[in-house]
Amino acid sequence: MLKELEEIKRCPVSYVLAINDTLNAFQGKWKMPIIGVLLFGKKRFKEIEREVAKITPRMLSQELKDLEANGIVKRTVYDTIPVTVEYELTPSGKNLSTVVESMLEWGLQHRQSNIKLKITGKEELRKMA
Amino acid sequence: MLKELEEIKRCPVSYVLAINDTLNAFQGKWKMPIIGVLLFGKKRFKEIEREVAKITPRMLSQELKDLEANGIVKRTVYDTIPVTVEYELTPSGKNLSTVVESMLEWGLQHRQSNIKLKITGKEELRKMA
DNA sequence: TATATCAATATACTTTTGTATAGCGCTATA
DNA sequence: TATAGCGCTATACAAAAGTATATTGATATA
Repeated sequence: MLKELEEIKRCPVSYVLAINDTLNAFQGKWKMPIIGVLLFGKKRFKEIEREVAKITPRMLSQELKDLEANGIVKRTVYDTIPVTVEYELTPSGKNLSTVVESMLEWGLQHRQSNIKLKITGKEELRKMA
Repeated sequence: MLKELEEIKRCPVSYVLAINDTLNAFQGKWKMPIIGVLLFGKKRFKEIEREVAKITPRMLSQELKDLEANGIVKRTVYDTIPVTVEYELTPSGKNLSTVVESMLEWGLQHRQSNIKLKITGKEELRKMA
C-alpha cells in the first residue's frame, strides 16, 4: 500500500493516540452535524440548535463543552444584556474539513460500489423525511 | 474554504448519507482497531483476536459481521477440518486507508497545537500500558 | 401582564454499547 | 485420556450515550 501505512506498521503509540483524537472529534451522534454547521462560520447556541435537526439543548450543550475541551470549538461570551454566546471552530477545528472531505469521497465511492447500501440509503431517507 | 465544501453547503442528502456511511465504518470502540490490523493483510479470527488487545470474541464476532454487512470486510470459509475462516478487507475497505491517513495527519497536527492533549495522551499511555 | 427568546441546567428515564464468563463441536497434540 | 486450539454463540450484567420534559433568570415584545 502507501508509504505512510508502512510507518503505521511500526505502530508507534503516538500514531494510535493521534488517530484516536480524530475519532473522538467525531464520536457520537451529534459531533459531526455540529462541526458541519460550524464549518460555515460562527454561530450562536440557538442558531446551531435550529440548524442541527432534532438535537436537544442538553445534547448540544454537552457536545459543545466536549468540543471546546478538545480544542476544536472556541466559545466567546459577549457581555450584552442578556449575554450573547458565539461558537466557532478553532484553526484545528477548521482543519477537520480535510478529514470530512476524505470521508465524503470514501462514502460516495463506497455507495457506488455497493447496491445494498443504496437501498439502505433510501430507507434512511424515508426515516429522515 | 475549499471548493468541495461549497458543494456540501448545498448539502444534498446523498452527501449526508455518504459521510454517515464513513462514520459508521469506524463507529464504536473496536472497528478502527480491527480495520487497522486487516490493512496489513488477511487474518484468521484468532489472529485478529490476538492482535487487537483486550477484545472479547463476542465483540470481534459482532463487529466482523457488521463490517461484512457493510461491504468493508470479506469472510471466506475454507472447508478444511476443522474449518478455517479468513477475513480480509474488500477493495472498498482497503480504500479506508486514505481516510485513516487523513485522520492521522489531523491528529498529529492537532496534538502539536495543543499542549493539554499531549498531557492527556501521557495519561492514556499509562492506562494502555 | 402574558408570552417569547436566549443560553443553558436538572431530573428521570430508555436505549445502545460493551464486558464477563461459560460453553459448543470439532481436531491435533502430550 | 487430558489439554489446547479453532471459530464462534449464549446468558447475564454494567456502563455509556441519548431522550423527554421541565425549569432557570434575564430581557424584549405584544
